[in-house]
Amino acid sequence: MEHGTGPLPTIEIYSTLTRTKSPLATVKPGHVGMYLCGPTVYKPSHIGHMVGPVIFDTVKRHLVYSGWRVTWVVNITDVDDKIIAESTARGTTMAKLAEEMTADYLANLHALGVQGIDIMPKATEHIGTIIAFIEGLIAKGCAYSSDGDVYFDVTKDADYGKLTNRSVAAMQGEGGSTAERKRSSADFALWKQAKPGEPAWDSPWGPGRPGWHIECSAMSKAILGPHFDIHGGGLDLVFPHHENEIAQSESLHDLPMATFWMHNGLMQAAGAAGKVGGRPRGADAPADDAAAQAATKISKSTGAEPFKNLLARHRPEAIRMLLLSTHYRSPIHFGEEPLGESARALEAFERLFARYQRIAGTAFHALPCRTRREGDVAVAAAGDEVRPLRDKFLAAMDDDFNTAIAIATLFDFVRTANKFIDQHSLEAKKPAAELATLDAMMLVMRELTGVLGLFLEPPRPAGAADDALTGKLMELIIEIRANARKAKDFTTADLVRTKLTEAGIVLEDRPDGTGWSRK
RNA sequence: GGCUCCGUAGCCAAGUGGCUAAGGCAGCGGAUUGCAAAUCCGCCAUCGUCGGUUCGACUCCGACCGGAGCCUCCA
Repeated sequence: MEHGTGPLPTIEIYSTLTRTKSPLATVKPGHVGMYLCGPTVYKPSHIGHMVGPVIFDTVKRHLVYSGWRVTWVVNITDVDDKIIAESTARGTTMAKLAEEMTADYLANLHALGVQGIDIMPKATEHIGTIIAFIEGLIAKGCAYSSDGDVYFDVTKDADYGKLTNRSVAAMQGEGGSTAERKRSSADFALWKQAKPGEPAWDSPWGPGRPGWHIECSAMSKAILGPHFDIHGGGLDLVFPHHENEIAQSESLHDLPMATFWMHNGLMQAAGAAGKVGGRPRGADAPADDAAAQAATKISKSTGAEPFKNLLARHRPEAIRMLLLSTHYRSPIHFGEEPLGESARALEAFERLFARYQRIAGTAFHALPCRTRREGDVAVAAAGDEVRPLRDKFLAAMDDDFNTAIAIATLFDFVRTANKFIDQHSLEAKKPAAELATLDAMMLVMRELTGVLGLFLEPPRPAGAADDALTGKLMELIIEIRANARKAKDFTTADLVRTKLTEAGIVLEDRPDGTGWSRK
């Protein structure tokens, strides 16, 4: 209401808590507070760490585009047992390791076009906030200190387990050496006493460090308030992490922590079996193909490769495309095959953009990107075929951010634009009215791809030479071949094309001339 | 064992109690092309199995089979 011109559109969001979709209604009118659980920075990030950020970046883009103000927080867990262990193993400090791995994480996000994060709080910068939060819980009788540790008392939380439908009785708990310090095995640590030599902060319970779950409760409260709109993370965080966050925050505030709990599906290594150390296919295994399709979650423990390495082989845009081509709650089959397919899909779009540039002289990426969804006049200029596609795209995004359908409509859009160019022979003649329509179409395309965060950067244009010499040579070759074709010497013309193809260069004879690109 | 979820064409992947079950890749036929490439047009699924509810289910319920995630660190 206070933002934009018209009423805000209705956006349905699925919440893990209610297991249903309901319309987005915010705590503060017109303003969305969004918190995503970020990484524990002790190793280079892998593809799994990128899923949430890309999805929530897209969520934010769509919300902002639709008229909301959005504050998006992603935390960095920079104090943790694993960081301590890893830094010790490497002979460095926890702080240095965390800094290094945070830089790696940020560089990866940047490559994928994740631009919308507003605040990235670090646990170590909020120790005071965390301690105050714990003190509050102790004062309310929900937590107790025990020999330098502090634990949350799950028996004091009547609805503990509501996110994952678990009962305290059915819980196993951590066990191990801390078991005897806890009153009940399902209790979890808010504060951990430091062992000698470990990084530590002073607290009312002695030197120590925060437990894992408490930082999110404390920092989300400090930045977004005790009750905010969207809390996200991977499905693997639902229990125990988010369950415990809810327990902490709601016990302290007597308010819902977040209205919507959004969880993204996990990365699966596609067709892992049959290739790398999969299940042996012995006599007991059915000989048919279906049995070979085992997919397993990609995680740190399975030794997923650093994302940086992946970027050396694949365009980030192809990765983003792949992540968005499946509904965010579904698992994503990840691997070289799907990535290659995604890259080819991307090229279909880019061929249209190049075609448009040849016709109109305007680079797609130079087009202004409309950032607000009201724009009926401009959209109408794109013609009667485009409007319903745009409506379908927006309806899909409004329905729990269905990027899979959104992308499908983008493919329809590509076909519509290509057909328009074909039908009016825009490459041969350039009638002003049709050119204006094409411009309007591409503006809509620019607008919608912007919502998904795709095609933010210009691709290397087809026919771009690595160096000036290659460019000159290609020009020469194409000219000589053109003369041969003119003289009906197709043997020579085809020989040139065949040899170039073998060398990895594709020629295209178009109505307006011959173009080349690398395969 | 407990708690979630999934099983749609050769592959990937949306979706709905009843109009023609999106889209992509691959394939096939056609237009276009000197031939290609690119582009366009057309073709290609009855929705894991078996029951039940319903006037009607792929969509709801149950059982079964198969797969995944969580219950321990994990985005």
